[in-house]
Amino acid sequence: MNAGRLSSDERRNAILEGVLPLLAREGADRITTRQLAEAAGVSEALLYRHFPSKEHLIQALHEVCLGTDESSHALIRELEANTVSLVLGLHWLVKKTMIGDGHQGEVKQRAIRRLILSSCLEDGAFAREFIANKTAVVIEQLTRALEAAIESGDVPPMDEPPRLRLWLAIHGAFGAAALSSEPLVPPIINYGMPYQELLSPAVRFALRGLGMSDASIHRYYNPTALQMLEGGAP
Amino acid sequence: MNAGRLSSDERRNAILEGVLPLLAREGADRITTRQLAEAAGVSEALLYRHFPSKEHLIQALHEVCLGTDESSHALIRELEANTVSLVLGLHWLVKKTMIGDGHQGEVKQRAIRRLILSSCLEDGAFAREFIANKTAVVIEQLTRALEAAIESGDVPPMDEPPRLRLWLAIHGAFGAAALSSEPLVPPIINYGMPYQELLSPAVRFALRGLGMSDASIHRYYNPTALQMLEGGAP
DNA sequence: ATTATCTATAGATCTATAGATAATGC
DNA sequence: ATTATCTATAGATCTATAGATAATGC
Repeated sequence: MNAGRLSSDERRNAILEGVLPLLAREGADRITTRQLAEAAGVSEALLYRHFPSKEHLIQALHEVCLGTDESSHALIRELEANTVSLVLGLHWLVKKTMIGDGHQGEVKQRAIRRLILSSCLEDGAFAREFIANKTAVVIEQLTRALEAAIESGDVPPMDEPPRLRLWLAIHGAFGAAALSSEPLVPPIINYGMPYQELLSPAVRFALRGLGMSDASIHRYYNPTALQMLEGGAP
Repeated sequence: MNAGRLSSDERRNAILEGVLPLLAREGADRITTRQLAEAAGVSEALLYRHFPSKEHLIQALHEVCLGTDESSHALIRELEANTVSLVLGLHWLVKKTMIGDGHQGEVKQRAIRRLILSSCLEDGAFAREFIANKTAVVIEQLTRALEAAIESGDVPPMDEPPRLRLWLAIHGAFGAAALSSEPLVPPIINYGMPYQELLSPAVRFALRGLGMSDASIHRYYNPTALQMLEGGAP
């Protein structure tokens, strides 16, 4: 277990990167400093040169997971307030919540999903911060779009305010992710189809929940086209 | 720390009962045998007389949480297959998922929610069993009711099969519970209203997601009446 | 006599640090 | 000379057990 010699900064980053996969598949509590050291390919002592305590190291990982991700968010922030944007943005957010968006590392996204869930079982700090910094921004954007859709007549007005409807929409995606995004065998719920294929039914369900008619959904929502737009040629 | 003397069976049950609140607010991993003993009001050694290991004790708690709850389930099982039952049953299931049904102890229900969530982060065993034994049974019943509602014209047919629509409906409730059923301060998401008041908007959202028109929802879904039916006079 | 319970402690493991060693850059 | 890294280990804590003590029921 000799790791070669790196500069302080390089090593710090190498540790965080090397350790992230561990966090993606194990709760912070279960992880031992021994495992962390092994995953990072260094001695336990060296971890403590770079982080004052295990807790600080985990906190640094949290910050990695809260860190930038602007590329895809930027796209969303530029959406105009209309029905097309609503559908596009909701698809994007549901996909990101259920599966991930493919723009950042797979490992990082799995770590994020774990952290949000386990945070909900503890003090909620990570979930609160992630949702405030990332999700809520998109929800605001989509609220604008939903309001426009209501104005234009594509979605009827209702008792529930638009913002609340959007939170409810995203709860579905979050619930699906909590129950099934970890690759458990056998899966917790048998949907009669692979988890990935749940995406477009889930989006349609959410659009109906928002109040959109089936006819409008049919007109505005084309998952296949969206997938191609994202560059995912099959 | 002297607990008086009970028969073996009584003590075993007393331990399980005394320890449940701990499980309801702390993950099994974080709980130590010392804490378990303290919560049960006995010595650590005595725990090991009744359970071969900490893991066995936790497993016994799981079984307590998976245990009977027939009173309210029986009600659901007798529902006929029609639109009224669909609405009633969905309200019941969403409420039970988001808040609990008040028929079993508050503590037990909080423990169950925790166990399902943390199970999703581990091997999924508890979640799988709970959902198979409890939730899936109700989903089947509701699937029958949704099929009838489609037949009767209250809900249009769609690409998504009825059973899948119902799973998607329940995901929303589960996501809400995961994010907000623990009384975290400040809450993870600010809905602009207390969590409890989310119930009827969430049910209406789910009904729309199933495909029910707003007019039908207005006709069939009356949360206030349901609340009174459940005996919850304010 | 049997069974419930406790005190005390062994043994394992986990976090964290002290002190030695090796590589780098001036 | 400074900085990165390791080995070895202290100290705390956690699970589990051995052995002693006290209450119960025949």
